[in-house]
Amino acid sequence: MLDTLGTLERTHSCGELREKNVGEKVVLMGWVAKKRDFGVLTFIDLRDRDGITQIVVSEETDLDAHEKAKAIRGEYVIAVKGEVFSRAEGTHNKKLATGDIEVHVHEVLILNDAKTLPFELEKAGSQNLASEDLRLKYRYLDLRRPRLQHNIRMRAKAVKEIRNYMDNLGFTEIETPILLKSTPEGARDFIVPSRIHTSKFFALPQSPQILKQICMISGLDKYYQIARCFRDEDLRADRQPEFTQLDVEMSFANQEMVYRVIEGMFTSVLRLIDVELPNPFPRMTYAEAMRRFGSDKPDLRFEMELQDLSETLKGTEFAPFASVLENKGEIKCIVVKGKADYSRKTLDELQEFVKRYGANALAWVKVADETTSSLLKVLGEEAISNIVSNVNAEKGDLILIVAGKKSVVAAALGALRIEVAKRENLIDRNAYKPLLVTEFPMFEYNDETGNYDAAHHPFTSPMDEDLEKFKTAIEDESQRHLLGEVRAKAYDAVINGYECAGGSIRIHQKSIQALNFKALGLSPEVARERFGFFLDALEYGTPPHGGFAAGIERTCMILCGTENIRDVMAFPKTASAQDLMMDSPGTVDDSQLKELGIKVVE
RNA sequence: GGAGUCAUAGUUCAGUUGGUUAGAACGCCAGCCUGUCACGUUGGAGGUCGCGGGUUCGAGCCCCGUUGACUCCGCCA
Repeated sequence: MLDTLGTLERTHSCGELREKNVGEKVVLMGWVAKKRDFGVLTFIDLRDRDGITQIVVSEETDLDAHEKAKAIRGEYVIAVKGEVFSRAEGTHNKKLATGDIEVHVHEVLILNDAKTLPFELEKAGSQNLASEDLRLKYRYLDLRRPRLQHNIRMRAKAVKEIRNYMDNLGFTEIETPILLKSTPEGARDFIVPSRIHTSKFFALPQSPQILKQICMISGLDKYYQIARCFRDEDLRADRQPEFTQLDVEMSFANQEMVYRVIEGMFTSVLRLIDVELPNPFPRMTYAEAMRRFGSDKPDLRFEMELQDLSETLKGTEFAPFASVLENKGEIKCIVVKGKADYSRKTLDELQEFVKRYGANALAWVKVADETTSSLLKVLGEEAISNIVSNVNAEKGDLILIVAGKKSVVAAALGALRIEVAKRENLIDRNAYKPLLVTEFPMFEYNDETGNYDAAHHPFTSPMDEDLEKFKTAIEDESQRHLLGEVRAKAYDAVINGYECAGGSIRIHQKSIQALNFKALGLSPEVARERFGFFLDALEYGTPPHGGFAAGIERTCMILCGTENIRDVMAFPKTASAQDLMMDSPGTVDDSQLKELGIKVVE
C-alpha cells in the first residue's frame, strides 16, 4: 500500500543540506538512487533535481521506518522526515556536495513504487551508457541523469539571458505564425493540410525570414524571437528537423551594428560558464577562411593551417598535378607537427577519409634524416625538398597533400585538419574561439541546373563595392559568370568550428530585389506568385534593415561541452527523424484523412 | 539517394580456425550483515545471438538480403 502525500511539504532539496543545517528537522522527497542494506541499518541515496543526500534508517531507533525502508527499491519515489546529523569522523563523502551530513530518518513515506528500469541510469565507475535507441525510447528516464538535467537547465538559462540581453537593447519579442505558406526554394517544407480549405496546405516555417522583414517595413524597428524552425532535411549530429533560433532583425542597420549585437549576445551567454569572449570578435572574410582553413566555419582552437603548394609545384611534369594546375585547380597541404611516424595503415585511413570529400588521393611527405614521400618517385628529391622548405616543415613533421578542384581541396583538407586534430588531441577543451566570417559570396553556381542559387537567401543585399559587377552580370548575358564573384553583405558567427549564427543586410529597394530575382532565374511572374505580398510591401517605404539568426542548440552545445544536439534538447529525434518514445511520425485515422480530402497512395 | 560502424542475458560487453551445455561484470530476486557510499557475502533466476534466407555434417562466427541506432557525403535559400 502506497502512502499519500497529504499536506506534507519539502523543507529542502536533496542537494542543499550542509554542516550548518545540523540539528534541523527536515523533510526530503525524491527518487531512490541507491539502497545499501546492512540488515539492521539501511542507507539510501535520495536524488532529486538538485543532488543526492544520504538517508540513514536504523532498526534500533525507528522500527517501522526501517521496515518500510527494507521494501524500497531503486527509483521508488519516497518522502522522509528526519534530522540532519554531521557524519561521524571518517565517513564523510567528498564526492557528494552533501557529503558532510546525513539525514537520520524516523518516518518514511513510499509515494510511489517503480518497476526495475530497462537500463541503469549511470553505471558507477563507467562511462558506458545504454544504447542511444533504448535511452530515446525511455527518454523520461534518460532525462533523470544529472548530466542531461544540467544541460536542459543550462539551455533555459541561456534563453533567459538572451531575452534579457535583447530586451535591454530595446528589441521587441514578436511571435510569428507557425502555419505559413510553402515556398519551393531552400529546405524542404513540412506541410500541413487544411480542413477548411481542402486540397490546400500550410507550411511550417524554415525560419521567419520574410515575416521579420515585414516587421521592419511595419516600423517595429527592432524585432527578435526565440523561434522554432522546421526543415525536412536529413539530420546530422548538430542538426534536427525542428530546432530553435534566436531570430533578430533591426532597421537602419549596417553590418557593424549587427556584429555588435551578435558579439554582445554571445559574450553575455558565454559568461554563464565564466568564459569571457574577446571584444570585438576576430574577423575573417569568407575567401580568407576558405584559403587558410578550407572551411567557412574554421575551428580556431588549433593551428595547422592549409598551405598552398601550387607555386612550388608550378611546371611539374607529374601529369596529375600538372593537369590540376592547368585546370585552375589547387595543390595544398597541412603540416602535422611531429607525426612523421604515422604508419602506412593510418595514412591509408586518412586517404579513405579525404576521398569522402571527393579527393582522388592523399599524398604525404615524412620529414626525417632520410625524408620519404609517396611522391618521391614521380617528383624527385629536389621537388620534395622544395615542398619541405616552402611549408616550413621540420624534422619529424608529416606533410599531407591534396590536389584537385579548389572546392574539393578545401573540403578535403579542411575536414582532414579537424580529423587529425581530433586524433592527436590538439583541441583545447577549455578554449572558446569566436570568429566573424564576412563577405560571403552572393551566389553559388549549381552544377545540375546551370543556374546561380542564392548562397544565403534571395533577399540578401550585394556589397556596395560589387554592385556594378552584379548589374553587369545580369544585364550582359556574356558576363553572367561574374555572378560567382559578387560578394554579399552576409556573415556568420562561428565558435569553435560551429556555425552559431548567420545573417545579412537585406535588399530594401525594389529595383535591386527585381535584379536579384532575375539573377536567380526567377521570372517576374514566378517571383510575384511566391513573394507577391512581400514585393508589394517593399514599395511602401522599406527602411534599410538587416539581422541574423543564432542557433540556440548549437550555442547550448558549446555551453554544455557536448558534440551532440540531442544532449541539449529534451525530446530529440533519431537520425532518421523519428521519435522513439512517441513513435512518431505515425498514421492517422481514415476519417481524419477523409475530412482533409487526402488519399494515401501506397 | 550513397558510404561506414554497430546489433549476443534487463544493461554494458567478451565469445579463439565454423565444433560438446554461449560467458563476465553490473542490474534483478532470496538469505546473512551496524557505517556503507562502486558496501560486502552466500545462493538463484535470466538467452529467438536484431530479423529473413543461404553455404555446411554442424553457424553467434562465413555469404546474401533486411530492419534499427549512430556517424559522414549529398541535402540543409
